[in-house]
Amino acid sequence: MSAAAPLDRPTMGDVAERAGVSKQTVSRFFTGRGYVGDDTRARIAEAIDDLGYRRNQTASNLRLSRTDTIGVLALGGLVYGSAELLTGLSRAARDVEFTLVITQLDLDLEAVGWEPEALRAIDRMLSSQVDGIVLSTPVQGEERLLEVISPLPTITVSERPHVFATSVGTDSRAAGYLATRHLLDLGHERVVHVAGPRTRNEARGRAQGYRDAMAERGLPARVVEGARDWGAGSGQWAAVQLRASDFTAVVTANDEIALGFLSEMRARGLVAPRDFSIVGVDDMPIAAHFSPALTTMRMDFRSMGEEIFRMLHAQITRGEQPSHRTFPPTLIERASTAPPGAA
Amino acid sequence: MSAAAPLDRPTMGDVAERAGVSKQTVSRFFTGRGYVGDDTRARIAEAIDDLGYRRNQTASNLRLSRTDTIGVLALGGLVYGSAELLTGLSRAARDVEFTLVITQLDLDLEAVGWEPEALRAIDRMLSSQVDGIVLSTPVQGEERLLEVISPLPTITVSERPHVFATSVGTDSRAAGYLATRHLLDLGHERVVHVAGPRTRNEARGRAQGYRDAMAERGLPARVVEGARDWGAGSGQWAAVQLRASDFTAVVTANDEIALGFLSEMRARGLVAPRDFSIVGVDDMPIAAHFSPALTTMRMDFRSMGEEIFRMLHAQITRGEQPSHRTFPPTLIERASTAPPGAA
DNA sequence: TAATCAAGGCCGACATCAGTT
DNA sequence: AAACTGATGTCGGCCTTGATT
Repeated sequence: MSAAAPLDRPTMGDVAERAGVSKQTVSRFFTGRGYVGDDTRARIAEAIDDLGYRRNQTASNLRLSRTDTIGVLALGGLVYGSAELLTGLSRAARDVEFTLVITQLDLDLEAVGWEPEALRAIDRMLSSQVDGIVLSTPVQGEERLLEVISPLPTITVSERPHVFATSVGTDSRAAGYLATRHLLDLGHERVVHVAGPRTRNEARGRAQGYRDAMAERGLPARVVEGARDWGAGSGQWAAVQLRASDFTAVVTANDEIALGFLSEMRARGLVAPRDFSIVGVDDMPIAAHFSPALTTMRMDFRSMGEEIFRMLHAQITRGEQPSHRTFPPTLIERASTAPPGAA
Repeated sequence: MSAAAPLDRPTMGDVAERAGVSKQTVSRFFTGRGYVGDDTRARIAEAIDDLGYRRNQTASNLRLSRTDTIGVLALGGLVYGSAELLTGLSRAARDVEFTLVITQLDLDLEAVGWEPEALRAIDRMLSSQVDGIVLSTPVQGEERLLEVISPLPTITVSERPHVFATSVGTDSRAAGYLATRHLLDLGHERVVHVAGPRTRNEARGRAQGYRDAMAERGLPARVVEGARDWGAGSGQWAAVQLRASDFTAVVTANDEIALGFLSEMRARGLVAPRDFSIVGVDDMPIAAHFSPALTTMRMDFRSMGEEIFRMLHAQITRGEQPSHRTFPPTLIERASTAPPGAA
C-alpha cells in the first residue's frame, strides 16, 4: 500500500523552455507586471495550453506572503442563518477571486470546553496564512478568540462593536422588540417569549427586545428559557411548559422553534391565530408554508454575508479601520397573528 | 489609504537563534523526523513560546507538495442534505487535521451555463494544490467535471459508480421505492409522486424508485414534474396541479416539498392522514414537527459525509483505488400515513 | 553503533535589477 | 527613453548529507 503517485505537474520553467523564453517572462505573462511582447505572449499561451500548465498557488503564496484566502470559523450547527451567511460570503468572495477556508465546529456551545477546539482551529488558519478571518457565530466568549486573532483583519458577526474587530450583525434586539410590538399593537397583553440557546448573543438580544417592548407598556415579561438548540424540539418543549391561560400570544426566538410550538399546541387542539398568535424570527423560506403561514421577522443573512466579506476585504486590501454595522430586520405579516379573541 | 501593514512573523530561524540551535533542529522539533535532545527540545519550546512563533504552512506546502487540504465543490443552495454532508466532512477532516476549502456555487442548476463557473472553481482548487476534491452535488453533467479533476483523488456524491472517481451516495432509488411500497402495503393504489428538480440525479433516482414500485403492482405511475428547487414552494405548486380525486397518497421528493404540499391541501380543507397519506424523503429534524408528523425516508447525510472524507483520505494517503458505495435509507413511520379511507 | 546536530540545497513563483534592442 | 527580456536572489520550511560526540 503506497501513497498515490505524486502528480508531476509542469512548472513555469517547463512552459518557458517550450516557449523559448525565460521563466521570468512567463511570470510576467501571468502577473501582468512588466512588458511581454505580443509575439512572446502568443508563444507562451500556446505552451501553457500544450502542457496543460496551471500556476502553483502555494509557491505564489509563499513568495507574496498573501493567499487571497479568508478563514471562516463557524461554531455550532449549520442552521438556516449560518448557511445563508456562508452563501453570502461565498458569493462576495467569488467576485474578487478569493477563497474561503471554512472550519465548521459542530460543538455544543451550551456545554463547556469548546474553546480549546476553537482556538486550535484559529491556530491552523493563522498557520495557513489566511489574509483575514470571519468569526461567524455570535456567542458568549468570542472576545477571547478575537484577541488571539488580532492583529489580523477580523470580522465577527456580532450586534455590538468590538475593540479588536469589525463587527456586523443582525439587530436581534430590534427583531425581538418589533415582533413583540406587533403583538401588543394587535391588542395582546399576555405575551410570552420562547428564548433560544442562552449562550447565543442573538438569543439574548431577541429576549432583550421582547423585554423592552413589554416594559414599555408596563406589562410583565415571561420568558421560557431552557432551549439547547435552535430546533423545533425546543419550541415543543416550551409549549409543554405553558398553560393556555398563560398567554394569548408568543414570540419565539426563531421560526423552527415556532414550528415546534405550533405543532405541540395543535396536539392540544389549539391553533393559531384562533387560539393564540405567534411570531417567529428569521423568515426561513418554509415559514410561509407553515399552518398557519408564519408572521416573522425577516433577517437578511445572505446580504449580511456579502457585506461582511466586502468589509473584510476592504480591511485587507485597503487597510480600512475596524467599524461596526447592523442589519435591521423587517416584519413579515402572515396568517399566524390576529387580535386576541378574534375567533 | 494603504494596505494593512504586513505582519512580521518570526521564522524558524528566529526561533533557532533564540534557542541557540540551527533552524534544521527546530524543523526536526516540529516534524518529529530525526533526533532532538531533551535539553534542546525544552529550549526550543521556550523560544517558540517567547516569540509566539507559528509554523508557516505555505512554506511547508510548497516544499512537501502537499497541503493536507481537500477542496469541496458544492453546487446549488446549501439545503438540508448538503449542509449535513458538509458537517460530516468537517468532522472527519478535523480528526486527521485536514482543512476544507469549500466553494459553494449558488447557481441555478436548472438553467444552462453553470459549467464554466464550476470549471473555474475546480481550476482554482487545483492551483491551490488541494490533495483531493469532493464534488458534493449529484447533478447531470458531473462527468465532465470529473474528467478535469482526474487524476487527482476525487469523490463524487453519486448513486452510480464512476470511471474517474470514487462515488458515494444515498440510495435514492431505494428511497423512492420503499416510500412507495409503504403506501402500497397500506392499501393505496392511486399514489402520485412529486418530483424534485429534474437535473438532479437524486430527484431522478427517487422518481425511478417510485415508478418501479408502481410497475411491480401493475399500477399506473403519475409524476408531477416541474420543480425548480427542493423548497416548499415546489410542493405547493404540485398540489395545485392535482385534484383530490387524482390520488389517495403522495410520495414527495423531499420533506420540504411535502410541507408545501400539506400546506396547500390544508388550505383546501384536506388533511393527512384523513384525506390522503404522504411520505417525504430526508427526515429533516423539523419533519417530526409537521402537522401531522411526517412519515419519511431517513437519509444519513452526515454519516455519508464522514465516510466520504475517510474514503478520500484513504485514496490520498494510501493510494486506494476508486470504488463505490451507497447508503441505504430507512423508513421512519409517523402520523402522515394510514390506510386509505381510514377516516 | 546510536544519538545528536549543522550546512547547504531545494520546492516554484515573483521581485529586483541589469541588459538589449 | 521606451519596450522588452534574462540572471540572480528570495520567501520559509524541510530533506539530504555528513560531522561530532
